[in-house]
Amino acid sequence: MNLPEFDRQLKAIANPHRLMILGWLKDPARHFRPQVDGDLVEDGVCALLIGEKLSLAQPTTAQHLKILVDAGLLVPKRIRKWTFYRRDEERIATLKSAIGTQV
Amino acid sequence: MNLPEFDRQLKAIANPHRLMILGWLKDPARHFRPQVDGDLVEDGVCALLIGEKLSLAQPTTAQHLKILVDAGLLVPKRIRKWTFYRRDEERIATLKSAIGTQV
DNA sequence: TCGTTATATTGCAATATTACGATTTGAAAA
DNA sequence: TTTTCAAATCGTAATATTGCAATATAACGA
Repeated sequence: MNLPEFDRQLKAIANPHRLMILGWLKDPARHFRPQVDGDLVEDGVCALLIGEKLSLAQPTTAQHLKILVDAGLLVPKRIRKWTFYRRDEERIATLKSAIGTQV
Repeated sequence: MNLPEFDRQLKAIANPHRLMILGWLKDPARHFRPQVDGDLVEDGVCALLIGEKLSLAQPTTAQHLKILVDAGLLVPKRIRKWTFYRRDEERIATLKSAIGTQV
C-alpha cells in the first residue's frame, strides 16, 4: 500500500461523522428503513437516508461520502434517481491490516 | 473508549510525519544512533534526534510530538536536559483493537 | 416538454492543521 | 552568576477541513 493512499484513508476515517457512516453501513438493515429501489445490503444505502441520520445539510453529506469513496472505503452505485453506498469490505480489511503493521 | 479520545487518536495517526515517528519508535536502535543519557529502548528517543530525521523545524517537531502524547500514543520522559519519547504499546494496541471493531 | 426529486458541484465562511521564526523556560556547564 | 543547550510556548502565515446556501445536473413522472 503506497503511503499517500494510506494517509488518505486514515484521514477519511479520522472524522466522527464518517466513522458513524462506516459503522451504520456494517448492518444497514439495523440502522435504516427499507428502500423502494435498491436492496440495503446488496446495493447499499441511499445518500438521502444517510444524510437524514447525520442531521447535516445535503452538500455536506455528499462531501463526506465523496471522501470515503475517494479513499476507496465505500462503493457508490447509481440506480435510477438514487446513489446507494456500501462498504468495500476488502479495502477496509486491507486498511485495518496496514494499520496493524504500520502503526 | 469514548469517541472524542478515539477521534483524537485517529487524527493523531492521520499524518505522514507522525506515522513515521511511530514507525521509527518501534525499533529505535534500528533508526537512531545511541544516546549519551537515556537508553533508546527503555527511556525512548530524544526529540532532537526525531526532529533531525523528520527534517522539520524544532517547534514543528515538538508540536507533532505533543499531538501524539496528548493522544496517549507516546510517553515523554524528561532526563536532564532532554525529553525522550517512547511508544505506549498498550494504548496503541487498544487503539488498533478499537479500529478493528469500529471501522 | 415541464416540473419534481435526488445528487453533485460551486462558492464561501469559520475553524483546524501544519509549518516556521522569535522568545521563554529549564537544566547544566562555564 | 552567566552562558549554553534542549525543549516548550507564542505569534503568525499558508493551507486544509468542515459546514452551509445557491446552483447545476441527472433521472424520473405527468
